[in-house]
Amino acid sequence: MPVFLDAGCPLRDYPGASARPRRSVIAKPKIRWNVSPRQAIVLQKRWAKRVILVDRIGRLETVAGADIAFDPSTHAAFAGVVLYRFPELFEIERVSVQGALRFPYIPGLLSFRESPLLLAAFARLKTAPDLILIDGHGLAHPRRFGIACHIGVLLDKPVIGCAKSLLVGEHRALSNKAGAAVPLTFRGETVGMVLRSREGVKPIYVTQGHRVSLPTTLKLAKQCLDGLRIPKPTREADHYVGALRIAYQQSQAAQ
DNA sequence: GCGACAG
DNA sequence: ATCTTGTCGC
Repeated sequence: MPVFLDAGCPLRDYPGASARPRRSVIAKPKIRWNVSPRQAIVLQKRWAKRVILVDRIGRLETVAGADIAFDPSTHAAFAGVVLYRFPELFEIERVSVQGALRFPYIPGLLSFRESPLLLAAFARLKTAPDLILIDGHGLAHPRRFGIACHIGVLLDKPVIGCAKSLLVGEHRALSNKAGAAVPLTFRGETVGMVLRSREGVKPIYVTQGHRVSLPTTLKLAKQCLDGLRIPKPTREADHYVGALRIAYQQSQAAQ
């Protein structure tokens, strides 16, 4: 019978993981995701200690953006990953997977809803990303373990969270000029940066996920911008899964 | 108890 | 996340 570890357990800790043949570059962690919200909170507190907040990046030649689209009418969800050459941001490949979201959306527990499908998509990549951008928060989280931290710990990869709105924390006003940034603080600690990614737009929130320092988080997030509000990797991943959702919707309506 | 609350 | 058109501005 299969052996499951707690959600949040890194693949390398799975019994026999090293002896197991790896089918993909980014093997999908064997995780039991069907936990209760209360259990999920306990797991977040436990696994938050695994997060590495200093730069452990190594070679940085590829960056991936990941996102999910959900269709309320059909229950279908699509996870997509778009991989780019870094820093040129030329696309290398894109992969996706369709599936169901089996955990409700609860602020603070987003990763328990979206991670399973996201990891399934990552497992389809032919080339391993050196850096990952996730649509959501990392350290700027009630228990300092947002989805960017969770994905980072599970895949043991450098991850940055790029969120479009605030979950926790406060910050000073920031200039309307592109590139302006101020610290995001929560309970007296800096948990990210608020970045005006483009002049005059709502800022985005860039936070440490895993194996990246705060200064590097800001620097790399900026390097993934190409003139629009949302960094190219996550923006394209969002468009990608959005198009898949529409196509699926139409294929269903035709039957 | 009240309000806040990623996607 | 998704529901939704036009419209103001660079």
